[in-house]
Amino acid sequence: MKRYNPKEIEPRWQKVWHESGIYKASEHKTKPKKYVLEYFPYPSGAAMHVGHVRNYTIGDTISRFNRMRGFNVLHPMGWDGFGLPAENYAIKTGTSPQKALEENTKRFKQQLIQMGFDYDWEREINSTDPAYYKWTQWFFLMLFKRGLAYQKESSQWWCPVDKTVLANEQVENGVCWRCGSTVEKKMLKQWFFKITEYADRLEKDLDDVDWSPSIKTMQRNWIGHSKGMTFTAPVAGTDMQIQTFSAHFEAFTADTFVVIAPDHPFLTELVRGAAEEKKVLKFAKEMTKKRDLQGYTDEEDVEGIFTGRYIDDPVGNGKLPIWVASYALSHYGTGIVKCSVHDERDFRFAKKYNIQLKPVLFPADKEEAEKVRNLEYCYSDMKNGILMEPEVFKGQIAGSLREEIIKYLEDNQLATTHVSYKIRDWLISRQRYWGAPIPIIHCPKDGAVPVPDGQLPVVLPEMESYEPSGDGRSPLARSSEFVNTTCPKCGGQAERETDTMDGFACSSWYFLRFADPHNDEKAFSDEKAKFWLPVDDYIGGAEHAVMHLLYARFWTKVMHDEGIINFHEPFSKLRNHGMILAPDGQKMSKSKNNTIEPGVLITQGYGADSIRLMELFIAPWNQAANWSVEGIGGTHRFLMRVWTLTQEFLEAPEAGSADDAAILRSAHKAIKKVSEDLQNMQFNTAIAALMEYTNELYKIKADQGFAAKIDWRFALTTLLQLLAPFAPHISEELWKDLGKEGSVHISAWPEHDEKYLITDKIQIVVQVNGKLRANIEVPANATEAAIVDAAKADPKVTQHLDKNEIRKTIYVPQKLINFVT
RNA sequence: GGGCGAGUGGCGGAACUUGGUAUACGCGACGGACUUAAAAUCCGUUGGCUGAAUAAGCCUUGAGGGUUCGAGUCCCUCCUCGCCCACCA
Repeated sequence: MKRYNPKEIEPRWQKVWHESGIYKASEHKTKPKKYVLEYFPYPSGAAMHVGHVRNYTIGDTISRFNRMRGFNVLHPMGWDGFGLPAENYAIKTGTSPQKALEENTKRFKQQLIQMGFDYDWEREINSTDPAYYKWTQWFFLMLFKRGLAYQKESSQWWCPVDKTVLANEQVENGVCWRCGSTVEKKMLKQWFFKITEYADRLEKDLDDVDWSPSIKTMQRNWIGHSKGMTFTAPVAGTDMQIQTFSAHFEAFTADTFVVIAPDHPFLTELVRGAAEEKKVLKFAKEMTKKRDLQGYTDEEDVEGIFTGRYIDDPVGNGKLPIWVASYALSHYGTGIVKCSVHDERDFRFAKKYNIQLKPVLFPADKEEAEKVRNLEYCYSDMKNGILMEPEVFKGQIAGSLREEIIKYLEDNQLATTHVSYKIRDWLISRQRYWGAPIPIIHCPKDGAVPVPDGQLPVVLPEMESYEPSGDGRSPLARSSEFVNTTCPKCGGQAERETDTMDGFACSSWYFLRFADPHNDEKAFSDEKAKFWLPVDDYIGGAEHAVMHLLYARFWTKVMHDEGIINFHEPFSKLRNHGMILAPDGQKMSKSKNNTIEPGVLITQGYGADSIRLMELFIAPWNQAANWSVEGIGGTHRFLMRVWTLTQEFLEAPEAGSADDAAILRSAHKAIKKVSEDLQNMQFNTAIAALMEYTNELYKIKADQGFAAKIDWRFALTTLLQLLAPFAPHISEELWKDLGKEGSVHISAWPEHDEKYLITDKIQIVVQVNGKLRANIEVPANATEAAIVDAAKADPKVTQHLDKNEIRKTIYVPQKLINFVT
């Protein structure tokens, strides 16, 4: 008998698939399209481990299932090659990032092929290829021309080790996300994308996409919509005005002081000429620095200083002192807040500096209200608290008045509504070599001038050393050949921008390039983008829940506004997979030396098919799981059973072709269950159903051998088709052994027929008082009365009914009887 | 502090959409066949307690209560764990 040898069959079929091109996607319109995508990986120096592989296995299974179901599937793969690790490696070893990446990419690709994934490799892209980043640069200029890319001098996170600026999001608890060193602040001129202009749409359009709730929540939190009121007030004794913002404004007459953030740009002007000017500015500067370095950790330690200025309260509380406070945030709202006793932090601050307070909001309980009146604690319940001021709302519950209070404030011209977002503009400048150069020329006369389309791409020059200059500019600044150029506008001497773009810029449109990867006239043709996009199934890790997904959505909306695409959300359906952890429950990493590589398992003889099954069978795919070293033996054993059964069938003598109800029933049951589970992405139970089906076939074989040859042939080809999306190699090999023409992967997905599932006898569960007492078998067409009689006659039931009278009989058709005594 | 999610055998998990046989499927363990032996493979058994029993009974889905003929599933209270966001007024 032919033996199951994955080492031999898997590479053989991979070659056949590649040569026959069965996974090639084309724009033919005879079938509905389906675009399945996993995030394109960064080809790191370390090998891919089983944790990475899970994501691709999920995408591949979805892709294959849809192809067999009659969809025209696009399932592409590419490389997100820009980024710090390649550059750091280049600095360390002196090899160019281009070269290191080329090797890594080759290895990654080989690993993916080895797993039997059905990528259309003719669409392979690489974000570091000038033919690709030419269009990343083109999009930068599109944003620039639309006023969405701008330069600003600003205080930015600076990593002293990587010698580069970091985005807000790349600072985690005060340390660099890559190297873990403590970050500092540094003033630099930077390029930004104005994502804040799209904040409302980025939030609202989340309603239109089918994403997991947790990711939507994360995006909403990041965007941070809050509706509040802006009060405008004159600064007493000056001709200045300030605007304060508050999202909890219900008790607006309680405000007795104002706080401004220490790093607020208006502060210098505010205190100019005031007696406290020098002292205040010194304090603010120190506080800003301290806050930058420490982060907002110490809740108890609020600090502040009086600015010497007052506002005339627009709601009539007289002169309110303005304080600089350590807890005030310059980027939220207007950066200035009117404060009252009804906020925890304001309360603590006022207590510390003996600022006057005035409660207007009280709990219903009289005793508690008295405590609030005596400033014994901070009462901040804007929902249930009872307002005592102003007169119109006296005695009413604050939470129910929100809309009325807004109307009141607006009608009396005391304040205007204002929506504030937490999200800040996207800093895309990188003072790094290994990124797409920002296509701008700085001219002493004309300022920042876009590189003309005809001169794109601005190609990264080969360099001898990749060390950052350390002065805030990228290594590109050292290449005079690169820097010195002429102004496209006036033709005079000019210098190129030396910053490169954040890698997230490259990944903000790659899913569009897959629709038309070799176009050198355009980023993509309108028709092809229209044909394939948006992505129907996007599978990714939670690590992309905020940054990548938000940026890609932003670019998509800009392109939509520019009129080059006809949709405004890039990913219709998005699900995030759970992580595979090492058997010890820790994250797999090279440094912990606990990674498990598929290549090693393949060498051990398991085969890609067993690994793929294990990736999905181990747990629901969107749930984290520890890799099980023994577990893979189970999926391997299952495949062996499929193999052996098929080979035994082939060796069995040709015999009669009796119609076998048991075989057909098992087969159609399996078709139904596996199809449903695949549509619901319940891979683990789909695999369980395949195992169950195989076990049933083994039992039938033990009972009667392969007598019903025609039905057996149907049962086995069905099994292989159902198995094909999960274990593509073995199913293809056995498909051929069974004499089928063509590839199992482009065969039509089987459909079940209910008529084979109907049996002439059914099982009825009999309960007495809700407890299971018997299991009876009755003809499928038995009447309720007959079933009740049969149930009553069962000795186990009689025993429990005892002499008690049956008060009630509950009958669930075809299923259950419950006697209540 | 805010948000999201989860607690089921020795372990990963199933049943949750629609309240109706809890523990599918796999791992591990135990017993057997094959073998000089081991591995591999095949066949059994495997939630707990009482019991000689593959007789019978009782108990069991984090804890407690409720609704119901019937609750892992619905409702309330509480406990534990995980993830994300957090001086965002």
